[in-house]
Amino acid sequence: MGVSAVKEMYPKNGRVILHVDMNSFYASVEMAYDPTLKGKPLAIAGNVEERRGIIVTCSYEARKFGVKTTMPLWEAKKLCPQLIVKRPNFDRYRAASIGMFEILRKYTELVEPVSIDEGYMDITESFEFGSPIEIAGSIQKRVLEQLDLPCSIGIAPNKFLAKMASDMKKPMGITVLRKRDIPIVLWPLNTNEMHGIGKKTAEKLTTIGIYTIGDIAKGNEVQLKTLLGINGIRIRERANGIDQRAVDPESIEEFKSIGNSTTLPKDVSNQQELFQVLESLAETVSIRLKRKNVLASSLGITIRYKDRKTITRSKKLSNPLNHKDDMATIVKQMFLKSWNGDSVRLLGITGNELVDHDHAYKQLDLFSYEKDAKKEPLLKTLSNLREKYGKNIIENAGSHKIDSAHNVGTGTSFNKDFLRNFPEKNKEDE
DNA sequence: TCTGGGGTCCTAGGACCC
DNA sequence: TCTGGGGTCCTAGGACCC
Repeated sequence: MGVSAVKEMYPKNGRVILHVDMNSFYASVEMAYDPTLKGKPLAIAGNVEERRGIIVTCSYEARKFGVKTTMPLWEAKKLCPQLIVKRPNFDRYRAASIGMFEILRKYTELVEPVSIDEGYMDITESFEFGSPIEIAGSIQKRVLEQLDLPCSIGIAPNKFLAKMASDMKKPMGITVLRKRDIPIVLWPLNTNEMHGIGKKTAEKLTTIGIYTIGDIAKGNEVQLKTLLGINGIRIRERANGIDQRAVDPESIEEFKSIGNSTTLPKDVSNQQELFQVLESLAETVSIRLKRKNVLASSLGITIRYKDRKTITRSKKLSNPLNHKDDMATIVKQMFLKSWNGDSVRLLGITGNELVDHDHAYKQLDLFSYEKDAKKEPLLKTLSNLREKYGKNIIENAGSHKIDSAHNVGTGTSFNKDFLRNFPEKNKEDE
């Protein structure tokens, strides 16, 4: 199809968005790596040797037995005794993911990775590669031929519809979802099949007589807002096919928090043992913060007790930090303040409100110190500055929030960063 | 033998300020 | 003596997603 013909098919102001979603990604990568696994029920599970193991991903053959993601390993084995179980190998998945996104960027720079195995593309201007369906077909073929991996692709005028579309045919599907298809294709679906609606929200919606996406689309705005807040308005718009969010290639670089948590092999109530865990978590978080050249202005801890009751505590810091010892000292204090003495199942630490290390101090030097030093020569020493600004001197310096890839990404490569959603248990990676 | 680890976004109440 | 209204910051918890 010629460029002009393709252009005519799509209105001037309309966008063409693709959502590319890899099918049972980890399992498929293992099969590509070891083809003898193909056609067999395969599951990737964490903590295989321990009681906490859950299914992270499984092959379609395993799904036929009822094996599902997040299912405890023992339950999956009961359903499918011949299940082949492998531990995750994140280096392989990263490599495959990098290869996948490289292929997507052959068609446009407007590629937004959402996680290790899915991303959005804005191909509105990518006429030279053919029609949207031709582009999707070409992507799917290349990913299969070059990486031996299956994917499903949704084609739609916005992100939400593209995401819903990619979910409709698996594996290896290509689905077009136009605005005019919405009443027939989208509206009959149950609310919990909508991206952004989980179990709780679906339950809430039933209390006002809403069961399908169509019910949401036609629902009363005031009622939805009262029930779900701003999200009520949003899901109603989406259900009507409205979603203005742009495809943003840089969003993956904008870190808001960096954390590490661990479910302990057994429940622990010994304070020294728990302190050791906190120290090790602090070390991991410290390494990751430093790798991104950022400081945390706020620290959070998570404690999950034996009965799974979970509490979180967070503390704003007067001095942003990323050193493991400072972090460990603070989180231990926070832990002692909140811990009720019961057996602990999980501990976690998170660094929040990240600020760029260089920028934080540059701002202090240029805007606070030098300016004041010129105007008022007496304000030359830090103690004088402190007198003037109080303890806020560092807070002010560090208050610049990270807002673009430009000041976050220095020294880090894309292929490491976009995998942030996934556990990095293997220390050699650090 | 129950249920991981990485995140994002939103809400709500209290403190505090003007 | 009884009393505002707006705004921001901080904290805790919850819902959701991959």
